[in-house]
Amino acid sequence: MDKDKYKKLLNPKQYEAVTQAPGPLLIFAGAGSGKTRALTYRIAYLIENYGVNPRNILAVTFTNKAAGEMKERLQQILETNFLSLTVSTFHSFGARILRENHELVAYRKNFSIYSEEESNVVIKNIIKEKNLDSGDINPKGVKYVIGRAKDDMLDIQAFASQAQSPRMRDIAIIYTEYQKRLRELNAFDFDDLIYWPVYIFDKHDNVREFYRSRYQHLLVDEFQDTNHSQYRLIKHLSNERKSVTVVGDDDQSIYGWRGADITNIMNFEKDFPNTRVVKLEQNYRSTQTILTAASNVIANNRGRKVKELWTSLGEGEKLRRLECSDEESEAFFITDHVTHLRKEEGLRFSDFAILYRTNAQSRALEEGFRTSGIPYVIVGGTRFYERMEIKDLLAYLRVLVNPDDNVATLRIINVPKRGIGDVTIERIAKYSQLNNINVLEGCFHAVEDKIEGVSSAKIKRFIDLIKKLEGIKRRGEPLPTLMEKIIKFSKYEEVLLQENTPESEARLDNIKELVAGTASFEHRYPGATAEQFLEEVSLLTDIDRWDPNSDAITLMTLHSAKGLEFPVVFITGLEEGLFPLIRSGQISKEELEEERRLMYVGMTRAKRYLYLTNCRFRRHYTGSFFHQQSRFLAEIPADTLTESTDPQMFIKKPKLPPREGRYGYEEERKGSFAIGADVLHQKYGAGVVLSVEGQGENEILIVSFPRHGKKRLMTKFAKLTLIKGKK
DNA sequence: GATATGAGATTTTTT
DNA sequence: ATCTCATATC
Repeated sequence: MDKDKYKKLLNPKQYEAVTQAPGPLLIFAGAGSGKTRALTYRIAYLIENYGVNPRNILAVTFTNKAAGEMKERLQQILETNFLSLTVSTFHSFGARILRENHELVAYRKNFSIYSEEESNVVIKNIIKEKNLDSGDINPKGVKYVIGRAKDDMLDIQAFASQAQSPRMRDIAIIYTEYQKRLRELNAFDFDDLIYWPVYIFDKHDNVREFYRSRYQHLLVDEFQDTNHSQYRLIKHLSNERKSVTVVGDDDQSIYGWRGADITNIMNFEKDFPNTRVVKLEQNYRSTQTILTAASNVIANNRGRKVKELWTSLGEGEKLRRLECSDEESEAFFITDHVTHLRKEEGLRFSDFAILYRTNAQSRALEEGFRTSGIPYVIVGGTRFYERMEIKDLLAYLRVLVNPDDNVATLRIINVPKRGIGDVTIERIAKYSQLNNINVLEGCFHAVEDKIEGVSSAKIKRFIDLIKKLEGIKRRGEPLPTLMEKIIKFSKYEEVLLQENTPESEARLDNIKELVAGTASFEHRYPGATAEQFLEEVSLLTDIDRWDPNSDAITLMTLHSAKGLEFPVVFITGLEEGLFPLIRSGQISKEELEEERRLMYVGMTRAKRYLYLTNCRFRRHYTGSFFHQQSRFLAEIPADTLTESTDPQMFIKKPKLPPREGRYGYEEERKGSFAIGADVLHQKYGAGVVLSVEGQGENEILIVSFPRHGKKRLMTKFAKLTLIKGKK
């Protein structure tokens, strides 16, 4: 492949980025500017023009999907073998370093990787045992603080010494114990997968040098999302040559809450002198109208690197705006437009994405799609590998792989029920802790009648099961076979079959899917072990499980949508308080800017049509029901917007009788009528209050009258009398 | 030891 | 509104 080929395949800026000599390179890649393309061709160029050996290249991404796409593209463009090239996510790369160097942090090779849920179990136990259960200490909050500490590479001493408040001192105690327990359990949490490799590189020059000479050329995707520890990892690996290519977009930094440090991208040039900077500003995705609208929104943020996205794709259609009365009409509006647009434009269901700020919003939308018979898939929410039956069965696998994993052992010791009660389990756990053995060994002791008050018969059944399964694993049976035997011998399937409810049916389906999952894994990696499978599923993201080819509409959070594109995008729930999300009545400038970047990310997912919806009224388990429009809507230039359709026709007819007395309907709105109240008007007669706009003097009621349809009435003039319902 | 019942929290985004 | 967890009861 010669230089001309690159010139033909890339635009001038991309070409400039791709053909830089090895050395620090920072690519500001605006949304849709061909970032993956630039990265993959850069790799190809390093190999073909600088004779770089593929095994000396490491490319890091955040999701398996991104890594997979890069590998696929490389396979297409590279003539040389690329198999020795490493394309990995940060976390799986970290896991690999730890598998290869586990003894340096006093772990064993067969360690488990704990999800948030499992980490929380450990923390919860610590809180209970140490009696730290006060008002401001809860497992999730503690886990969050510890996680951020690990992102910042704070060890337990450093953390404790800077703990000022009583709460932080308590957390320091928990942090210390948590790390100790994780080691006993032979388990890492997600943050450890970066923390410990950096620790190893800090302490062991020889190990660091080994990886440095192995990975002489680094490429990092989504650099704006890296946290401090990830940045340290990159810096550790970069040698004198500093062949580090980072690609990112400060405007798309949306993981600050997870420790992502936007200053990493801002300070890169300082940390790596002589960095070449290239900006990719030509967008190949969206219409000019969409780009103009998005640029105007993001322009409200301060301290960003200025970029000017442009496209040659033409003006396109205006953005379509719709204010809905509530979530139901929002869902209805969307389904209606999907149906219509699909017909008119010959689009597939998979061309549509519905985006929202919080997962909880998917419910109402889902309901709408179900009733209108539109196929849909939800990314995220309750994830497959987090479903109870899947977690149970994976726990069996984990016990077989890592017998020290007490969290897994305790999860399955009585699942399915084999008559081992809480008291017995508690006694075994206590005994094991006192004798410094894992719970599984504790069970062996129980069988030998060594534990007081524990009858051995039922424990023996459990132990026999584990022994049998261990035997199967040791024989080296293929992974799918092992999984099937677990399901069979544990009687997990049998119990569900007996249950025979729609619920159990669904669980059986999931179990089948799990077996199919192991089979496909085995197919991809012949001879795959349970260890490898567990690692893969532990590090899978929501988006990794998403199949973009199935013909269904995709529902997902704005966060999940990053990196994707769709011909038609709906951004829903554009309400002040929900998006931007404001939790405690207050939002800091930094938080608001991150919300705005999220809006920018959402808008720039759209190729041709961008719909923006908000609800005036939204139900929530707490209470704030009436919402103003999101401030982001006001930041979109009026001439890029159009009111798409008369919203009235999408508003559902009110249900009669009004849902009086139902939870949450009686909002304290002084002087007005409750939604659903029956009222009497002098001219129009009896009607139902649909919604309320404005407040006090300017309050307007939307009332539906059987003969006269919907009317907007100012409360202060309308002289309405209450018939039924509440004020 | 298993099940039924009620209190209580929950929902921001995720590797 | 729904799920989880603790306590009461069989």
